[in-house]
Amino acid sequence: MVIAHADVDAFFVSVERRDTPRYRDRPFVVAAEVVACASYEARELGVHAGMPLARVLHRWPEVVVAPPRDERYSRAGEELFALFRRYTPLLQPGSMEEAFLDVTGRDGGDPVALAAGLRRTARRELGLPVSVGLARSKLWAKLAGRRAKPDGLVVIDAEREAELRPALRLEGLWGVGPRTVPRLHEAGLFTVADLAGHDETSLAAIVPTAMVRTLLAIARGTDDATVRIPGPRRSVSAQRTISPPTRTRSTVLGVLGTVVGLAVDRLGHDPRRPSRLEVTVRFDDGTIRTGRAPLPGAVADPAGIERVARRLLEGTGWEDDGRGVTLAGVVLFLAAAREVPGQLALPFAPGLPDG
DNA sequence: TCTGGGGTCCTAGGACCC
DNA sequence: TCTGGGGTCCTAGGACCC
Repeated sequence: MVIAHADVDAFFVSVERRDTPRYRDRPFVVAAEVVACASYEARELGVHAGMPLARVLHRWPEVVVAPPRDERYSRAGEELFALFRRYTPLLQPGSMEEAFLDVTGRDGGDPVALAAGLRRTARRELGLPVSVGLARSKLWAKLAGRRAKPDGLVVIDAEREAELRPALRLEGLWGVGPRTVPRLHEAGLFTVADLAGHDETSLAAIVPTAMVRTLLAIARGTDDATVRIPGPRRSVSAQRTISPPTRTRSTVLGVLGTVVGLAVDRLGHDPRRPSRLEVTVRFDDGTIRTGRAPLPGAVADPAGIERVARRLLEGTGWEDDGRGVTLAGVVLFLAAAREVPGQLALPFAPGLPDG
């Protein structure tokens, strides 16, 4: 099994620099009010994504700024994936600008040459720097890719993987997140080697069962090497934070209406009807409550969806105590592809639910 | 390190059916 | 009538990723 992780370095920055030479070779960020993407030169200064632009310019006036151009990035992403598909159809997107590629058997016995060719082609045809990590599994390809940045290629073969594995820090693992890391640390576990004395039972006392499996697989070297080709999207969503926290009914209902509208807009020209609705509220103590319900076949318009959303909102009991509301959001779940209207065998058969 | 927004997947528990 | 087991579906919540 040979997995490649391919990823454009500083994606937004690289697209802007391709189009505009004066953005090159200097600290540069793509930012609206906060930094969306910082060049490696800017990162050296201490700039990072999420930083308010005003603070950046106050401290480092030499930083050059360009506003984000989302359509440009989407198109660059599409071109990138078209390029990936020339190497293998077995690819699992991680985001607009990165993917895992299963290149097993497609590398002519030389995955390094394949990866180098991919990088060269991306540079020549798209003008973008793509870093590639090559390894046995997705985790290790991702780790190799991290080491490859910027603009490099790193291979971690089985031998090297076995050397590196014990010292791997748990907080650096792909798939081990911010909820799990503190629990592991509290239990005295910091590296993969620390997992050696543990099994399903002992780890289950520390983290949830799915995470137990993830951790043991990493420790045993049987972690996931399956590249999953995504089907059609399963959901669209929208959420908005509310600041300051509110207990005003009209405010909460107003935000709910807004996010329903945004989510419906996101459906775009998708021919599928949303089959379920989820409503989420977050309180000022960080607690989240959700409600979910089917959307009857008759409900397809924003007003109808909003009625169901209001009912689910009431069901969260948000008015029952003194807490303020800090976020409202909705998710529209889409029917599986086989339920797309027009693909039903008997669309007008009597007695069938109309959904 | 944090915030914010858009996604995916998994699990526990209960209901229901056979 | 009672018991048990298995499968499936639904809901609420949790965790992760970029």
